[in-house]
Amino acid sequence: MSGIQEIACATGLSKSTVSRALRGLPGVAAPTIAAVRRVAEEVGYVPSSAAAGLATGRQRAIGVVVPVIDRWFYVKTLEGVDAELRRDGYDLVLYSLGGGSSDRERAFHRSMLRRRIDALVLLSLVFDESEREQLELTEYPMVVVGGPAPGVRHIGIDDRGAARLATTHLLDLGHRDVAYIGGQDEAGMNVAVPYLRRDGFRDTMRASGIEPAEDRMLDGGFSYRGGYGAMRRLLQRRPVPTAVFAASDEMALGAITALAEASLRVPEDVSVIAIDGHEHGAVVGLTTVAQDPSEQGRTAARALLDELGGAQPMSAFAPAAARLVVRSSTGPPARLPGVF
Amino acid sequence: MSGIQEIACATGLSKSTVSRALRGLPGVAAPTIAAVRRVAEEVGYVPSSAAAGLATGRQRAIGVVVPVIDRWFYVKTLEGVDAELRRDGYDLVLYSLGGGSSDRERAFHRSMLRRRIDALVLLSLVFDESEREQLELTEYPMVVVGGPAPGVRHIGIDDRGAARLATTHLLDLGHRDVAYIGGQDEAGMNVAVPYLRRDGFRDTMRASGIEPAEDRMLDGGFSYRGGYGAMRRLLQRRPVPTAVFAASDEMALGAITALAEASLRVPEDVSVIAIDGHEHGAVVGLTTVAQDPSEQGRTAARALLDELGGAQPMSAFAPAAARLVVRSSTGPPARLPGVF
DNA sequence: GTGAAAGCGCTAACAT
DNA sequence: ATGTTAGCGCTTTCAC
Repeated sequence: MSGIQEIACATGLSKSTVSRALRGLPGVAAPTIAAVRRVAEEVGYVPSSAAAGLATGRQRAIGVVVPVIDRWFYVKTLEGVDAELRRDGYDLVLYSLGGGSSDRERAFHRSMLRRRIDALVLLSLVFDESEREQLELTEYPMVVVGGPAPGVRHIGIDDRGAARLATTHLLDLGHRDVAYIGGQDEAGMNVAVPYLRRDGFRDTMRASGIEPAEDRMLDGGFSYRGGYGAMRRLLQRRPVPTAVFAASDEMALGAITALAEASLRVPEDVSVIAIDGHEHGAVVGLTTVAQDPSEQGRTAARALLDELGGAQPMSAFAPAAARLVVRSSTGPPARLPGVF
Repeated sequence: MSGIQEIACATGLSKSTVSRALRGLPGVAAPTIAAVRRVAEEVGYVPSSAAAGLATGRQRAIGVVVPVIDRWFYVKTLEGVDAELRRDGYDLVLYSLGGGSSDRERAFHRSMLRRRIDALVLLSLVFDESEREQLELTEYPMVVVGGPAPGVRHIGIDDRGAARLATTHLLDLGHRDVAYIGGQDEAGMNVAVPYLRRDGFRDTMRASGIEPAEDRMLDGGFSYRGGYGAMRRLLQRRPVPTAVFAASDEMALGAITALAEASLRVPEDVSVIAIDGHEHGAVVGLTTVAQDPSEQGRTAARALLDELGGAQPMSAFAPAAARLVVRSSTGPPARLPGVF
């Protein structure tokens, strides 16, 4: 004998009363509640989420699907989701697709989630038609954070607008020769995001009458290493641009490292700007268009929690804020274009 | 009607046979299995982990407790745990203590885990007596990854030995004036780790007849920002040491940034070495004593999984490998001590 | 304010 | 090879 029954016996009450007392439901005498609590503590009672889940159909857990764990954006968003869930006593089940597309199919199969959760947060994922179908079949309330996904509500910044903000800042400072470091994240990140940021850059440049040259658009793979490599390639060609816009802070950090190694000063020789708001950026004074993935995670979790609580589902798109944070990595071009 | 029963009706079989067929148990005719599978697919059957869990007492999930998510070591370890769990079809429930000590107590209360999991991985945590007690009461098989914890088995590198390795490398190169950047992680990291690394450094120096001065031991808070700040403080005093040993790669990366900003060359002016094996370190050529937290995570998960499968519990301590990776951030002191 | 009883969807003996 | 039965620990009517 264990569980709620044990307390029932010990107190001489019935299972129902114990259950009610434990959950703080109305209609239980105060002294009864106290007695139940005391005994529960005494016998070391631990509720069974499985039993409760079976009985109610609610698991009090929500799932988070990530392409890989190992990225600033995912980690931060996860943190936000977690914080919000904790407030409501929900658990967080983490489903990582682990990069490779091999495991991926399995993860998306509807039966993989096994009704262990009540709702789903999808982080910056892009899925194909069959994956979407599987997801629909699960019938979980869900929301994606990070990039637009066809047919699913999402939360995220205006990526194109963020890129415009960054580019305009550079243009306003007087830069004309600016390179763009973008590319695709190799690990399942939403493909739309890189494109939107790139287009934001290109369109803004064009609107100023500047057509970005092919060799000013580099692939930095959305990683520190990629940004470093892209900058080194940039440094091998003359002229070196007076400014660099990296589509993510991590790439910008890599670029700054390459710049420092080449003894070029930021921003005197080359200005650097990016998008994200990575903590490391603040340390080196990186100017950036900062977003708050943690808050996006909280928003997503809150929306789902509210919906589970019976509230109206949120609308198809919840914009997240992104704002220009000017620090010391950007300044007016201090040298004539083409000095080196 | 739903679940297994629905398939039973549709096929004219009994629940047990369906259950057996679905789980691939022996003693079911091949055509029966096929029929069950087909119908299951047809009706979009999704197993209920709650029901299975209730019936078997196994949740097929394991919990991972982290102080905060937001750290290289935790993320990497989490990745390893996840990879191993996925192989066995186990789910991963993430419990983050969220830094602050306010929420912390709740997370550690035994009832917080609600029998949702079968075992527990504790990441680099240090807990007080009452927390340990709560954990013991849960009776979950558990293992900690990252630092020694009194009374709980653990997996981790020999921190003192790793520090010795790093220090010896510097000494062998001819360095005599070396600074140490360590400190405590503010967010619940195992306190023993910083101490062990520091002691490893100090003891190795002493063994070479060098007593590290008080002002050569800095606090870098185990963060990028902290390492950056510590290096800047170091640069304000003369002489600047010929080498710096940071207790973590993240701090070393911060230090290197500060060095680059001050136009000092690595390793010509100052050598830098650290411990961890962070990917960013490889990009800038950071010499380090690399560990593999992802593998530690896999090892932990495997041990738990095996134990759940009936195998003998692993021993009290499973050492993890750490090896010196010499890259370009260390070299012989190229200037006389005290030039600046 | 409290109790009795039915069931949530599955598994695991124990039959047949 | 398949069916029957009895729970797993909780919640939830419905009675009292």
